[in-house]
Amino acid sequence: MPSVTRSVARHKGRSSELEQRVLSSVLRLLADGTRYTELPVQRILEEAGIARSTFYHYFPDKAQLLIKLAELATADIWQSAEQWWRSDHSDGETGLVPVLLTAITQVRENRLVLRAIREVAAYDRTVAEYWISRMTPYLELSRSRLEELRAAGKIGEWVDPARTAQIMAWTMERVVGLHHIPPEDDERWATALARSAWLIIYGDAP
Amino acid sequence: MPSVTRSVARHKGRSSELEQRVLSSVLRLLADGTRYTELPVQRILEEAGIARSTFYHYFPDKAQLLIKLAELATADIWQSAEQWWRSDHSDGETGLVPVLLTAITQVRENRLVLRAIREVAAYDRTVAEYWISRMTPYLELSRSRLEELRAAGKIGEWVDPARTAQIMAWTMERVVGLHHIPPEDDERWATALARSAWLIIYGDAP
DNA sequence: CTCTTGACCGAACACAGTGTTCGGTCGCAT
DNA sequence: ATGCGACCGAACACTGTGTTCGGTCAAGAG
Repeated sequence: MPSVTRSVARHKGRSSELEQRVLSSVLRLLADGTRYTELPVQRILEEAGIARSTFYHYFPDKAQLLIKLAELATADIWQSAEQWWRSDHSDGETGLVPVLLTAITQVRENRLVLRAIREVAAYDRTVAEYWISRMTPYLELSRSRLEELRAAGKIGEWVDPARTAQIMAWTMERVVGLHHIPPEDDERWATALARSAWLIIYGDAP
Repeated sequence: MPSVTRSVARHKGRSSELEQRVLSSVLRLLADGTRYTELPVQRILEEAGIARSTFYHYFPDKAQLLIKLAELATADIWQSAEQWWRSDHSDGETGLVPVLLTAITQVRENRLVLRAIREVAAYDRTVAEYWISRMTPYLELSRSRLEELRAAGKIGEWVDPARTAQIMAWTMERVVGLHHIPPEDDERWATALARSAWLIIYGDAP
């Protein structure tokens, strides 16, 4: 007997049906290129068919709604890059191309939310802080790997691990997030980015 | 008789003294890390010591004020960046590195405005359009120089001029736009950026 | 069947920010 | 002395955010 126990979902299950409705409404509204900033709460309410007070019962404010959205969209976005950092890089620059290709594809899949989070992070301190904290584990990983590589003499001593890790990460964030990279150019971009990343790390290796 | 003809500057000279006062007031207000978005016109008025109506007489809106600011800041940047791209890349690293460092210094000196323009361009279509149009000629210059260098065999044949130009430009834009870079680390950042830029161009030169 | 509870509604409100309007002041040139 | 243009300053319209609070409705408990 499938004990579905339907009505138990009354605001208990970690994410009520109504909350879900709001999230997908926002996605729908962002789809036509509307900026998150220029999207009034009122529009979201209409689209989701809920009352203002209900909205603010579920989300403390508009920013938190966006963060919730980002949390879901970026769950495994760094995975393939992290894996590369942990590897021994024996396949050289070539090994980086598929990593970048994956990143480009994944960013495209979540482009609406990523665009919005980057947009709001640019001026809202709360969202900015969230976004950086989301980025930090990745930054930490690449920094520590650069330090190891440097200690092992595998890369040039002029590499500044902390700064270099950030330059690389934010470059990818910026460039991969460029609006309107036509899919047919993915390969070229992945190659160009892989080359840049590789040279920033190994370009002046002994 | 020194015919100073003072009052001729009465709103005729391309940039009245008062307009200048507004511009520098904004810079002063941005200096402590305040986002342009969270800077009320009221604060600008107080800082510049002018009336609201006067402000709107000089600037159609807050966005145009920012654009004006960016116009001036980027003029300096483009100049030193162009100097970098046009300088003779044949006599090796010694003559070139100082020029690169100068260009990066120029970018960093204008970081307040760059941050602001980047911030607002993220959500305001007018500013976004301006920013892209401002960036395009520069991207074009970089691209064509990379092409020449490649044709002349001075840089690696794996360089993709169009994409590499963009990667370099957006990297600078992104990294300079980061908030919370402790001032005491400035030097390290400049060095790390210069190294990255250099390697992206010359890292795999023949 | 009545009573309670909690999810949701909806209208009003306080507040902050942008850009407009318009009458008024002041200095300067004719 | 008069007119003009730069500037002031207060009021206003408008848009958007987040809060408040009384009210509806359905479901479950006694």
